[in-house]
Amino acid sequence: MMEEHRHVTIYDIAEKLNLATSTISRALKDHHTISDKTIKKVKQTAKEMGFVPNTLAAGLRGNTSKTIGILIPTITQPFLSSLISGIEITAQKSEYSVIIMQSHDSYEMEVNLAKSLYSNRVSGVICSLAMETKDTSHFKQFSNNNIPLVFVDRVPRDYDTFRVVINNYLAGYKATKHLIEQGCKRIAHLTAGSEFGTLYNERKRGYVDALLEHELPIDDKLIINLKEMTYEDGVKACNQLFDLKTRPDGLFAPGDILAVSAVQTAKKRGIKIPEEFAVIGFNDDPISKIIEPNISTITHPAEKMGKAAAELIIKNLKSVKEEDAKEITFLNTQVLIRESSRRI
Amino acid sequence: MMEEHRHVTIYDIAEKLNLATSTISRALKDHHTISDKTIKKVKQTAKEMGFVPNTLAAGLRGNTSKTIGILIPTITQPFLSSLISGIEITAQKSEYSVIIMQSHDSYEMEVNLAKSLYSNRVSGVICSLAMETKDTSHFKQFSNNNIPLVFVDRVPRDYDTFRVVINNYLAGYKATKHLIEQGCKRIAHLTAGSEFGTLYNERKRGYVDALLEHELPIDDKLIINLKEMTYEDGVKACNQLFDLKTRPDGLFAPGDILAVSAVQTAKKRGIKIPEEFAVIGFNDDPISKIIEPNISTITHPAEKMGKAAAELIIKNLKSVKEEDAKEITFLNTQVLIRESSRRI
DNA sequence: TAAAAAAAAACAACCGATTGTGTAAAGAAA
DNA sequence: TTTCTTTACACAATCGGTTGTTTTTTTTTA
Repeated sequence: MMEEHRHVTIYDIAEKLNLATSTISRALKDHHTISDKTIKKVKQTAKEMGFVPNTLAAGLRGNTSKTIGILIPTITQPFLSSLISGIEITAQKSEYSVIIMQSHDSYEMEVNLAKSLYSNRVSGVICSLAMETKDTSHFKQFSNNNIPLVFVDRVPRDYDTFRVVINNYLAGYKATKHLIEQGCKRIAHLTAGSEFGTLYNERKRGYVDALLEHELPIDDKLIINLKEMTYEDGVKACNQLFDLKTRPDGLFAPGDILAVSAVQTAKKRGIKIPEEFAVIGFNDDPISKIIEPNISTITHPAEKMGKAAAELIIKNLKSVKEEDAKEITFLNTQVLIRESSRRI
Repeated sequence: MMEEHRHVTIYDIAEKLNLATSTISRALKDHHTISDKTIKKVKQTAKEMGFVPNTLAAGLRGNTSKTIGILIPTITQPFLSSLISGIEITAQKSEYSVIIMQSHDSYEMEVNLAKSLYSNRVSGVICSLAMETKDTSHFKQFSNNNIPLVFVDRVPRDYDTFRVVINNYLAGYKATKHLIEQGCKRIAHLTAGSEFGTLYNERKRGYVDALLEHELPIDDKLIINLKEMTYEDGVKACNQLFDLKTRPDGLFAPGDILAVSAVQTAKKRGIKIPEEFAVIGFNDDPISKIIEPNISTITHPAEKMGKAAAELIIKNLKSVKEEDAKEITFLNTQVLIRESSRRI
């Protein structure tokens, strides 16, 4: 019955117009060796026949696919979905496609998915590392083959390639300093992991240095290491803090979800925010400005970071061979002061 | 200096082992005409040489790319990012990749991106329509070429293809009925658009029918048509509702963001929830269980829908030619009763 | 031992666009 | 008019797997 439609190719156009496929190919991209008359004719016919170029063929021939691979822990976190959005919007403008893969914070998956991206011959990779990942040798296949690689946010500290990050140390410092300025004396902090150079560790360093600079003591009981950055773990940690003999009067939470859990736990216990307990979060997730009280936070420019990362890839493709350009892009963060920490 | 690495191909393996490329190709996929000894040898060598198959080449030859194209308004909405997540997880299990494109609710972009997906020779497309889209002829290129097409959530009402949806009518009915059971007599509703068959219209139909069934009057002043489903528009609409001579005592909001705006607007005016004003939302967004009071809502099984859609594509590829199977998959929704509507 | 059957691997075309090189036709210069 | 340039297009190889067909090798059977 219904015939199998075959895709229209440049061969079909060539046959119809009695031209060579090379001419068709060149005409479609306004090559200067093709006359205007022919170009017009070819484009017209291509449209009529419903020709759509086969990206795979072009990619195979040119050994690149105008595709950016994204490898991230998960896409459902607001920060990461905004990051993707920024990448996708930027890519779209330059006619790049975007392939997404979730590692779910598993090292093993990350290794497999990296191979899969390579298999797809993506023209660049943007990655935010899985929590589990210590060793990054599975990314060598990209560097070795001149495929630009950009790490974003959760970046390796020993890998010499493009990185797009915020200054987590400075952000932690600014957040803590803000609380100090609001009169807090015993500021708690939630963190995760302990290796030097990681994102949470940097924020913690900023926190510590802000305290030191203002001659406030560093109290280990006020620094809690979380297994996971979840609402539930946040509640647990906050209860632990509130059970202390001398309660903290402030908290720098390195994520808005944690800040929310702190605010709600405090409210449940009748602890007044911000008078008795000032809170500042991180990321400026949508929820932070909806919850009551609104939560002060540090902006985390997700879309901008995505845009920057995508631009690095697109630019880097045009000027290959610049071995020098393995730079780090730092984007700015801001302290957003809202109700949860405004005391003065 | 540093040599250009060339990708390792089956030709390289063939040369090294003195075998034909066809043998390599078959050995790598355990073809029965290749001896176990050879298979073992080939796989071993492939691994040693760091061979990674070129998906583009295979895709070009086989005219398919083991890739699922996703075309949605935006990825930053919780519902949609969960949907993508569901698709990606399912795709990954069958070794499919996922290409994502955002239409930003623009018809024009949707048309272009559809062409781009076709150009990538995706093996299937999952789409949630742009708000603006009325005409869906730009999807014919997929149907015409036997590329499975699945619409999710925001589906066209006149297009004969796979659809994965919830029963919006029933969900609207259940939500409204719940409010009625809690003793509400004047239930307001926010909606959008007006064409028959759309998602919001179906929910409204359910709302209306629930009222009718319980012999409550339909009051046009309690039904507000929004331009956009945003927090700001929600606040505006709620203020309008609260300014009425006789205030509504309940609200069915077809989205949690709107429900949040209602709850907060009511609180600001000193209207007690749920005693004076009961609210039920839609989607079970993360925020609905964090805000105070918690918001009752209708579950919207995003991940499951993604999984179902992806499975339709993967299955359909295996059994092509089943022209009959243009079915609609309905997933269940549940009423989650929380503080914002629990009166009894 | 020769012929038949089965197993294993080689051959070669193919997917569709791209691009370096070659060649005819048209126009310019001699 | 002849030769030299341009201009416009054709030819053909190429990217890297895949697969139908054929050939060679091995094993089985008569």
